[in-house]
Amino acid sequence: MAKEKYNHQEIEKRVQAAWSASELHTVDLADTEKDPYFLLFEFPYPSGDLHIGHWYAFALCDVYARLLRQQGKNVLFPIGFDSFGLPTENAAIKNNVDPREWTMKNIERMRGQVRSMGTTVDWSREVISSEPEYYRWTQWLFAKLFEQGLAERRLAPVKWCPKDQTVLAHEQVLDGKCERCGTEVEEKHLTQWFLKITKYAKRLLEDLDPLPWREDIKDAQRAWIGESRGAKLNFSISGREESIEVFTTRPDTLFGATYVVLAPEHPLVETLLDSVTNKDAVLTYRKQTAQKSERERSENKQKTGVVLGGVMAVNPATKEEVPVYIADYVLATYGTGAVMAVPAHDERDFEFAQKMQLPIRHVVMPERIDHRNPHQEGKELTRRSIVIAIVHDSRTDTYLTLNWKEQPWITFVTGGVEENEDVVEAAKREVVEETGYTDVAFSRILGGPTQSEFYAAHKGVNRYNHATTVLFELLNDTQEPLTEEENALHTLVWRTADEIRNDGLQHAEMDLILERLFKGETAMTEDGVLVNSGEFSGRGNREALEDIVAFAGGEMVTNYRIRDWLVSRQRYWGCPIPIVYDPEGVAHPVPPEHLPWLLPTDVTSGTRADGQSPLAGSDELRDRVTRIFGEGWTPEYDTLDVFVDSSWYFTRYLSPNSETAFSDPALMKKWLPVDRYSGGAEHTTVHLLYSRFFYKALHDLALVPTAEPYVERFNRGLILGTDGQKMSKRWGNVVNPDEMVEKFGADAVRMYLAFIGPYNEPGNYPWKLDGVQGTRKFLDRVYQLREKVGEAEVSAELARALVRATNKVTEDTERFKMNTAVAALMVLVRELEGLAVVPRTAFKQFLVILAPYAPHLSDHLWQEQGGAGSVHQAPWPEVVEEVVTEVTIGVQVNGKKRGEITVSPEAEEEAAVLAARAVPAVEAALGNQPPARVIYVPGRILNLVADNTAGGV
RNA sequence: GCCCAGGUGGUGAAAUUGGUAUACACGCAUCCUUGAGGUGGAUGUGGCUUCGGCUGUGGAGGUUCAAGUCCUCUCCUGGGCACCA
Repeated sequence: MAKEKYNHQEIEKRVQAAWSASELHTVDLADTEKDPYFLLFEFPYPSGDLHIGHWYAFALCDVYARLLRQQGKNVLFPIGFDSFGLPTENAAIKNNVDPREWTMKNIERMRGQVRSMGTTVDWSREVISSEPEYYRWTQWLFAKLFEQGLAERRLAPVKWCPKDQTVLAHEQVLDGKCERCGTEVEEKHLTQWFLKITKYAKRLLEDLDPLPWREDIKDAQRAWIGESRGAKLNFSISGREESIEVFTTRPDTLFGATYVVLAPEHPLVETLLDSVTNKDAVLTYRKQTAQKSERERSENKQKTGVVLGGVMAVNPATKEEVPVYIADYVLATYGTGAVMAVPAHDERDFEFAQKMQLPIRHVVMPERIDHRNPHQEGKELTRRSIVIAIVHDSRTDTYLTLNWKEQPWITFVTGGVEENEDVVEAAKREVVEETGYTDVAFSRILGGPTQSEFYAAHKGVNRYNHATTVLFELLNDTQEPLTEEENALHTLVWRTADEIRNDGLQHAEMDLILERLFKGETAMTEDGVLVNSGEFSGRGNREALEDIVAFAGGEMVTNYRIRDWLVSRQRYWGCPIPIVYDPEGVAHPVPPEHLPWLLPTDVTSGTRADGQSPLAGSDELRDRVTRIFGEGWTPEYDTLDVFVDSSWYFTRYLSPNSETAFSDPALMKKWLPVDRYSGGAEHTTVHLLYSRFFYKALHDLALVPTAEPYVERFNRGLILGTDGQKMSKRWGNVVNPDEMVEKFGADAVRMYLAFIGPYNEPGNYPWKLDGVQGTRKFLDRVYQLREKVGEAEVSAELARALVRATNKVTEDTERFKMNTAVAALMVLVRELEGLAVVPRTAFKQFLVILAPYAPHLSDHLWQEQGGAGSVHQAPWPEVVEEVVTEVTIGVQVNGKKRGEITVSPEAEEEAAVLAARAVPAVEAALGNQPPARVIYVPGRILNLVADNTAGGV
């Protein structure tokens, strides 16, 4: 027989009406009795439709807000709309309506949807960023930053989206394409407004450390800011006044710098042109790079470049003259726009050097320790330059190796390098001496020298070998007879590549040899011991780094990857930049008495052929400027990036209607920083970083009380379509929350979202219709319980179950692990269902902890059970320790579970063992012998260790 | 390439932080209920099994009385950054 289901539509509508009539969720910010708690979610963009992601964010925050209120906190839980922006403008053009009308219509619709969720946001504090009473303060704050020198207008290379007809911030370009529309961006030189976030790079980085955020979120910001410690070094230019300043993180490799590269846009290129001998080639290359888009430049990672003929720079360490190149792999916007190139120890320089056939000088030796023959205490320490000679026979594709007779070794041909002897000569001499093969041809040197550390048993000394590996090709089998001594030492074995890899050759640096032999040459970026580095040779490269900088007359500096924030946009639907220009073209902020600096209404959305903002066509704006400031004054036509609007919105929630301040200082002092900020992962490096910067800048102006805006940050996971794909109209897998609410009720939908998985984890959760049905089924069971409710005593067991559930729900909700909180509620319901009569007090206690999750149904049932007021005003029960009288623990024998016993948590070991041995399976596993050892953790585990010698296995 | 996060049943996921692996739910199977369904309920549900057990948290080692959890190596997936010197 079908059980009775509750009528969610009727109940939810009625309960919601009661909530809004009683203004249950309007917060009194001035209250002094309760603890304030500021719970924030990212204010939505008024696209016109609330999607399931909004539901996920709003509903779960609402669960927490309700819990906090029941716990007696004064909770600020506001909502607003991030309503400027391009999609609205485009939609307005498409539908031929005013963007403001479009926006307000969408907001109205979304308000209704948010209400249908039963969300307890405080509507009296709603902010709309496109309304003049809001953007007036965006402008006021911008002017403040301008006065501080933090907003600056300058000519700069910028990213331009030809489709959206506007410039983009660095952050809005992904893979060379416009983040919004996917069009390939162009590069333009334009005079634009920037906010100087780079000034705050260090603080944005340092202040991240103590924040209790997830490490991956912090890491993403750290990577975005991109700090790197290095040095500025000066390379003077032979015969000229100027010098080239380079930035490098590897000044330790300075002695290996064999050329210098400037970015093609580097201003010095212009200056040097008069002494350049290949002017045409240089100019052509510069032109080519200028035409290439950023994308083309980064897509084609083949190195290109041109030498500045006749220009030589001087390596400050070696005093050697080195050539100077321009190449587009060096970025004008990072560091000094110039690098010293060390092909031996930098991959990009290596590639370029290969292409240009430039010399490679190795200055750092990687170190390897032979652990089979470690240095021995008290033995003499010797250093030796050696060669490792590898002879390859192409006819059989084998390599010549030596099997040692007196030692269990296999090696290549090796030997010392004599005074004044070339390594190749030395290697060839050793091949003849040790193997007799005379006709070998030099093939190549395998990378730079390596240092190996081992005990040379045959000589009785500790060794550091500085080895250079030389590869030869065997020409023919001509072989001289070997001396007696040589014959006594080893036998010759030709080994295949696989054998070389697997036979355990003795060389400590074997990994490097194999890599260089079979995979080819690469730059050696490991740390190690300096060579060819003058007085620094022999020291560790890291340890000597700062000394080398001092020696070369450079200085240590820190560089950041982050760029200044470009905030100018050439579109209509944004906050007008509150700047006017005097007849000389000097920028002035619009004085506060003229704010809001209204968006003109005589022009509308759209683009202009000249790429200027639509505002450039406004007579009203021009007349306004003339009227207020005088003849010859002109307006700024650009509008602000919407991320400026959203950088401070949360402060406005405190005094959304204030006409005297962007936010009330006393209230800010009380309510900021935000206690918990929930949002999407996509905002980690953009909105979150921008708003931290903005807030810090305001803090420096003493406009906000703290240095950081958000105490906690929670990034929610993503809700996928039923097919496991990202929800998108393209896949036709978009879940319409309104339909779900109509069919299953708001309580079932929010409960399902809570149950789907942990909220603050980077997970993706497919939306399952069956899952919503599951939570609905649970709520129907809750509803059916009312038939069993009666007057009865609460048993000790039931009391314990209530405590257990309460503790779990409390703790897990606080941590946003709503999935396990819901599971605890389900377990409790199962226990209640098992009772013949559900005591009314127990049922009401259950409703109190169910309330945040199923606010409508629980409130309905609460009132039905004669509860006072709303269940959402019922105090949340304290977390108390559960009284446990007996506990079932596992019994292991030798670590394997063999049974379980139920004992008091304080049971003595003796009693526990006695109980355990009464279990047949346990006693059998023990072989009827008393355990040799007992590990007993009361209330947790009993592990009996059988005597292996007696028990026998 | 570098930096994170994560691999547990058919699925979403739990696991008191070293102590009974798979809570809770979905799905599935069998049975009951209803005239039938996208109804309601009961039971079962990691794998293998000679029904005694054995085995099992991506893989291989290790530490420990005891490992999903700690250590070493390795494979795979997702995310971020990427010619940043």
